[in-house]
Amino acid sequence: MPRSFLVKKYFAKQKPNYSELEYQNDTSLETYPLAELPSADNSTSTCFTTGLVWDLSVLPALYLPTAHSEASGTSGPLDLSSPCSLSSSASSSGEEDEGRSSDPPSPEPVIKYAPRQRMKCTGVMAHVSPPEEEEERGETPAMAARPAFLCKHCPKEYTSLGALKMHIRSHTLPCVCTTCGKAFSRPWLLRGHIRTHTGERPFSCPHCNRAFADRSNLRAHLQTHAEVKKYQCGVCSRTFSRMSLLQKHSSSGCCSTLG
DNA sequence: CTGGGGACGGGGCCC
DNA sequence: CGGGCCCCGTCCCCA
Repeated sequence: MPRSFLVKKYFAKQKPNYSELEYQNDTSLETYPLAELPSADNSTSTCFTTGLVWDLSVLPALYLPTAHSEASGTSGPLDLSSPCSLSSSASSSGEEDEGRSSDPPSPEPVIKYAPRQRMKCTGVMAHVSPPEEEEERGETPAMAARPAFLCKHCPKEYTSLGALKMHIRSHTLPCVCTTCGKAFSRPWLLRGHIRTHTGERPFSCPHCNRAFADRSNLRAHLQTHAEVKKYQCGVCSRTFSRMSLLQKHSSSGCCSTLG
């Protein structure tokens, strides 16, 4: 199974009328099977048994926390968000999500434009850079020659129109929650948000009675059950369930010997 | 301060 | 090409 995570879920092939979903929210959502974890394909449970750990010591120096840049928002919380940086090293050790491990390694690091922040549509100025302007920005003709679809709301650019359109949704936020009015870029984000209103928690932990509305949160929770957690300190070998915890641990002094 | 949960965003992939 | 789904990751908050 090349992509185990592509298991059809409760909402699969449901009519994508999300506004209707919202109107029906409480009752219709209850019809979905609850506490059903796709553990059969062990896409998540394997993190239990695998010895996969992240080791900050093997990361480039820039990954090591320095001045807690995430608070300042200047450079963002480490560039670990780049999928190629960590995932590649992790998947090589036979990690949990074999599906993702099949992803081709990114040919080049993805440069983040801005620190991870809640991206809300704030009516930013439209800006489309003509080729000549790119040259003024110091971009080489070769760079400008490659297919580039520029977002008119922000400096981001994409190599495909589809990717750009999907990104633009993060500005237009077409999916609006009828309960609270909060807007989202994608329908499934709205669905996840609606769960916060309905209290639906389709993702349950197979090791305890906890359930979660968000699969990612369940994944993070599973780490708390793991004897060997995903992120390991290179100095004291202590493991942590989250990268942020490891970063805090490192910055708090354990790894101070590294410099 | 640490650990964990809640909520959310983005890119990639498949249909 | 768009919709839907997935994983990864982050931020915020609380015990």
